[in-house]
Amino acid sequence: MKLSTRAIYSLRLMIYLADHAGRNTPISLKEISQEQNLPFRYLEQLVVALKTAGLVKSVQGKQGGYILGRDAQDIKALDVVEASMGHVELLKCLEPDAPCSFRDVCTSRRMWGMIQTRITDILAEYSLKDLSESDMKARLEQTLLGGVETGAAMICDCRSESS
Amino acid sequence: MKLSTRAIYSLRLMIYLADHAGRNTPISLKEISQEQNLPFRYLEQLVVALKTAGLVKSVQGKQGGYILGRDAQDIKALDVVEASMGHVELLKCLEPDAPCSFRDVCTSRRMWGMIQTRITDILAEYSLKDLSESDMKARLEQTLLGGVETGAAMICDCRSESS
DNA sequence: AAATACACTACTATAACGGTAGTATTTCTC
DNA sequence: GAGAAATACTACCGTTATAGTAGTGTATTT
Repeated sequence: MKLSTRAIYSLRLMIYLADHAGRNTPISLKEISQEQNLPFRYLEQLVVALKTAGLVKSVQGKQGGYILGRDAQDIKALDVVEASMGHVELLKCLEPDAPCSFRDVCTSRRMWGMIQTRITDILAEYSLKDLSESDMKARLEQTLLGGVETGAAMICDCRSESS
Repeated sequence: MKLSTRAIYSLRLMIYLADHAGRNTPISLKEISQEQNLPFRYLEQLVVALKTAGLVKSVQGKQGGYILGRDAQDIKALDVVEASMGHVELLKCLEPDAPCSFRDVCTSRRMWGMIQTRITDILAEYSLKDLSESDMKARLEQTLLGGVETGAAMICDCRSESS
């Protein structure tokens, strides 16, 4: 049970945008792919879904790039995950209008429903602002302690598979 | 983000065994596949993992079949899911010895960690006994209300994909 | 005009999913 | 001992998703 890189990369892309929103200038995928060490050509595809969902706006041409579609605090991790992966729906019968006649009595279904609810709840708790700002703070602390060089990407480099 | 049928079917298989453990006789896959409307040849494969994990014991030959490896209350949904799908590990860097240098500061990682923990927590809360007994009770009530015919499978027939 | 960046479409290799199928072996029953 | 019924083991297979790569076109700035 692994998460797809689509969701991970998309989230990293969005957090990067949030992190550098202060520049008030479009940020190119080239920059993101270099700084975050992600495949440029792949990001190009992933960002389409984010744009469709209104999570980013694009600026074409030279000096173009992407900016957040709305304030970082108004974009939740859940928005990004759902835009990139589709709705979090573990089972068919967890959909609102599932035709199963045991919907309301099936204990397994209730169990999976609880799990699904918890997943979406937590994802909805974290905004891009939370994710970028608290990383920012942690980075500062760790820098003061001499742990990690400043400016390094604070998002995990870990993929979902190849270490 | 859909769950695999492996996990769903395996859980239904195990709940069926728990449900009929009172018979004190091995239960064949043929019976389970018929009663639960699951592909026999597929169950044959799934049960291998369950047996390897010690969740079921097999009895060969005529009148053979499978029985629970231990008491229903001592087998958690988590056991079944992990036996059939492997460990619930959303990200590489959530593994205990991940080499990521940002392990402890990465907020995304903490967020996914919380989600993963909640998943395993809930799965660990439910034993086969819980899953089968409460369904039993619900079935009884619904039968009294004239809702569903007795003896019908109480586990959702819903697959993870084709409705 | 050139450079830069998004936009769109197509292609591809690999793996996982969700099975089906054949055959061998064990064991019970008659 | 001959079936019948069951697990055991192995191989195969079509479809889909994943994780990209690649080519080309278009908009915009300098």
